[in-house]
Amino acid sequence: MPKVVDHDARRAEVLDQAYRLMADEGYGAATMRRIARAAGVSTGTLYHYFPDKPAILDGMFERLIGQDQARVTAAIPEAASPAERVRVLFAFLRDEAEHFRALLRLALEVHRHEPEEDSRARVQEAVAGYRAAVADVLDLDPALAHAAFSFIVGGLWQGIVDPRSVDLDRDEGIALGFVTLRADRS
Amino acid sequence: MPKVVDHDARRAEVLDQAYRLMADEGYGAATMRRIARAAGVSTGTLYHYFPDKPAILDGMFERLIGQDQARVTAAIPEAASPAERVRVLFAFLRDEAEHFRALLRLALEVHRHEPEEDSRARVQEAVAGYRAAVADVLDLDPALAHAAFSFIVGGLWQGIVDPRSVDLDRDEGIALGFVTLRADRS
Amino acid sequence: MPKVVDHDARRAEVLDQAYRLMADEGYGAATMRRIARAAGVSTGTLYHYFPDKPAILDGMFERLIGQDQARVTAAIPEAASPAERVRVLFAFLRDEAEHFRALLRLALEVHRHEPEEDSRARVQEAVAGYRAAVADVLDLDPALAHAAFSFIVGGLWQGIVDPRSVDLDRDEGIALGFVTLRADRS
Amino acid sequence: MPKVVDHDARRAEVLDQAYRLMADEGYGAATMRRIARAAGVSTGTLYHYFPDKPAILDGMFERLIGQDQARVTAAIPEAASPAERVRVLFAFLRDEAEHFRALLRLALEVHRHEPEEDSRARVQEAVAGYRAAVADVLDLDPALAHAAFSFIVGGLWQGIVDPRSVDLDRDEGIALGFVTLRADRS
DNA sequence: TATGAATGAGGCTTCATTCAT
DNA sequence: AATGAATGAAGCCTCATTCAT
Repeated sequence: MPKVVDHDARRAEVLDQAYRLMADEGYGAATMRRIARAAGVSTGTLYHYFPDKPAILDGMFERLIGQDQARVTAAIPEAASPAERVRVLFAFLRDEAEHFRALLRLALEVHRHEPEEDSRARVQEAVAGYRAAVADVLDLDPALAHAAFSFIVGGLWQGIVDPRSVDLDRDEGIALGFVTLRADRS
Repeated sequence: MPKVVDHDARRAEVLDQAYRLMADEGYGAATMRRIARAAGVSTGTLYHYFPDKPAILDGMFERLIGQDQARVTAAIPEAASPAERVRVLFAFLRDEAEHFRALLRLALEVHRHEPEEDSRARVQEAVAGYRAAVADVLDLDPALAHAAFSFIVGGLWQGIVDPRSVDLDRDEGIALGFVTLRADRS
Repeated sequence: MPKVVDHDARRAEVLDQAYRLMADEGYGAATMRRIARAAGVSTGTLYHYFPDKPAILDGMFERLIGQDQARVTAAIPEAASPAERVRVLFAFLRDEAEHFRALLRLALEVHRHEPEEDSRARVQEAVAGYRAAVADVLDLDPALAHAAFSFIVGGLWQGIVDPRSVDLDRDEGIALGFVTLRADRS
Repeated sequence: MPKVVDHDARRAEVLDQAYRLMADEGYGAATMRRIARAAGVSTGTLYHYFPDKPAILDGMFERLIGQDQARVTAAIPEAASPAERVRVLFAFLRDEAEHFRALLRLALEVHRHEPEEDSRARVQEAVAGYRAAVADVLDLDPALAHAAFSFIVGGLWQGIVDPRSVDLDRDEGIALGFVTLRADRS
């Protein structure tokens, strides 16, 4: 028997450290050497767990999405008024803003560095998943879900490049206004 | 002073080629050698015009913004109904979608590769400028301008990472709906 | 002692697979991992059988020679006319050309990768053995055996680097001519 | 103007050092770093002169062949008796044995490491060139040239793997015998 | 004995940047 | 001002070998 290690745990540690590096300093800064060092293994060992660097990016995304899906689902209240739903969504955004900003950036990096169609498809699915979660929380049809998701993503983006413009309370108010308007109209 | 003209023309050529490369293939793929070759100068000459690579990114951004501001202003009609204003905005977005997607990505790259506070401030100003233009076109107050700009940016972002989800007609319809609602309400 | 049988069988399997890999793709391409996988053992196990990679090359060569000596001997006819002897030799060369080309190359690899005097001596003995076999088949004295062996080896080498120049029928004719000449002269 | 260097001279120096390393220690030992160090340049500079490692091998071969062709031609006497021609050839072999042994090995390495058809074709041409030179010196028809070349190559090979078997005087005697025989027969 | 995870030096190559001309 | 040769650190990856189990 070889050295006993929890293969999955080590793999996860690598992916987590890769995420930390990429989120903090970008895809370019997350070199194989730095990922290895951060995960406490040698570069050679990295290749024991992943065939190449894209595979790490890929695995990282898969892991992130899986984790988020669980969290998002858990955060959805059983049943609630439209106003409460907006509140829940923004509470979540407030907590996870930095994480989602990192995700937003990383999704773009995948498009730069992942020629594989599979990886891009995974990102598309992930985006669709988050969008569906928003639709679910806010009880929106697909067209409005896309719009609402745009609103959120654009807010996150502005938070990166123009932080002083961010005001989640204001955004929540606007969202509430629209939801209320829709409710009134019907 | 013919030298100065020459100098500026060369500088502009470098920045244009840098934009072309970075927009098409990303900051990382736009190596100094490729930029130099594309601009028809030697690598050494590049360093006469820009102290380092981030400075090119920086200069490029500045140039782009200057050009866009003129174009955006020109595209704004003198006076129009709310519905017409939405139509004008989306016509512009349809024409320039790829350009704005590139800008969206490049703005993030500035944050990665430009440690200088000046450069980040320039991006912030640029974002504020585009936001103001949107506010101007749609006749919105600052809070709603931020929301509308988020909506646009988020749509562009989704266009990069999930192209199949894009539908500008649908988005225009939604925007029109909101504008109309606001008009009705008052 | 079933263990011993097992041990030898595994060892033989490793050497056979090593030969297959090295003959097909060269010493460099035959990595320890590939040899292990081909032989159906783990890399760790490989090191129970051989102290290092050169030792595999060495063992492989020893095994090949043992096998060949038997085959060569078997192929020698009891007694025959000079012309028949040439025919037998070339029939053998035709069948085994690829094998001997591999051997020719591998003998050089031993010189590159085996610092041990023993191994080089083994190659020398092997070469001497093949030369003696040729002498035996053709009934030549040592000096002419060396020449005849050179002729064969050189033909194999040309077959590797300049395949279009190969023509074993032509070579057989030349060999036949020399043998006949010698017979006539005496 | 850039730093003034004799581009061709530097290129030649790199190729010469590459040859020295490969001849002494084999293709595998001739790493880009070692070649660079031996040639007195940095690894980066190596890539200024050659796009990749195969290009060095390729260039090296081209250079070697060119040099040899000149030397071989120069060594051919204007007109001579068959016996004198043999003597000239063996004098040349005696002087250059080590060089030709290295060439013999390197030609095989090219086949291992050069997937490009061009490179293999160059080796074929080189072999054909040396063969033609032998034919020229000894005044042989193509079929016998191939045989004579085999004889020489095989002798060089035996000189590598079984040095104690080498005896150029003996080989010269045999060659002389054959040449004389041919002359007598006609 | 057998396994395969782990190592880390080293392979080829690229790149921003410098500097002699 | 302009050139492009030169640098060397660092990128991704492979490999023979070791070692805990």
